Amino acid sequence: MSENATPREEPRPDLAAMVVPLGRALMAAERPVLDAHGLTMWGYAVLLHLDEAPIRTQAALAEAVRADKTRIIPVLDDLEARELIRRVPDPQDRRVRLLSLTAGGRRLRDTVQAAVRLNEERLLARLPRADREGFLRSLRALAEATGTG
Amino acid sequence: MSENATPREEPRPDLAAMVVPLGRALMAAERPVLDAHGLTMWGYAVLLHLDEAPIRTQAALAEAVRADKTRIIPVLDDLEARELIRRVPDPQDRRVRLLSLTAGGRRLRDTVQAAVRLNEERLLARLPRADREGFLRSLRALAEATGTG
DNA sequence: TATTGTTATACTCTATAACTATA
DNA sequence: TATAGTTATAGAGTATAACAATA
Repeated sequence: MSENATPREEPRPDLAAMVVPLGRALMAAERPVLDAHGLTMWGYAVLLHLDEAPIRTQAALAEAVRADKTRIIPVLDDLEARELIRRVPDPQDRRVRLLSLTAGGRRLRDTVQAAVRLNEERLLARLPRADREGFLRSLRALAEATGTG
Repeated sequence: MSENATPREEPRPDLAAMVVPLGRALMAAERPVLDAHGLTMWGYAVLLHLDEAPIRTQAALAEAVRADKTRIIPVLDDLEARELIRRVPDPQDRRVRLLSLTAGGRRLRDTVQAAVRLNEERLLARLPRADREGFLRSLRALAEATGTG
């Protein structure tokens, strides 16, 4: 109540104020890896996503990677030109493009992802062993809760 | 080695792929609160930061909130016009501007932060109690490790 | 001459709207 | 006419470079 009343308790910083810069740092850490393989973040996201499940339309892919449908077109153009993905008109409905990974695309994805993982593990290793799993579990839970998973 | 070799073990998603969207979701959740008080994210960041320690130059403040020095000028213009901050030339060196919170600024910051915290706590409540503390501890540790704290 | 803050400019990223081709 | 994909355009947001004031 007087001079030595705790000034403001210094509680935790806002969640967003911790998570957003951390995300930026993680992306920055990935950049050299991606650059080394001529991939943009969007290109990498596409490779990752095409692997998880074959996707039938570009619009669906765009939604899956949370991009505008117009935004991924140059990305797909590049990946296709480098023969990392295939983009062929569906014979059933020639408006839609069937998207799939080539063997080279899968190989590149695996290489890049392994390098990314290595970086991340190095970072996670700095966490107390006891916290690590709970941290990842929490991350997944929050992604779920916010509909970003 | 054959047909029933595990297809790909479905390991965890890349860290960045979880953290970045989560950050976006957290920011989106804050937006209505900020809007209700006519604050941009940068404005809020400035209010938060001026509170923590009085800052002597705009460049230092910009660096503290991880913004370009030219980027916060319109922000400061607005906050000053609304008498949420003071921006006076330092008599010792009239090139620099001394930045401080007004009483109104502090009041607004507290109000907004309380609302933000409430949202966040609601979200964190969805985590297993045991994980919650470790999650926050990990977040701080990673912020430290990546130099984003 | 160097530094703080400011303004003007250019650049990047993203979304909106208009267009083509299929159906 | 409606839809998938594409292209062209315009709008944010951001950084770079030039400028004014002060030291």
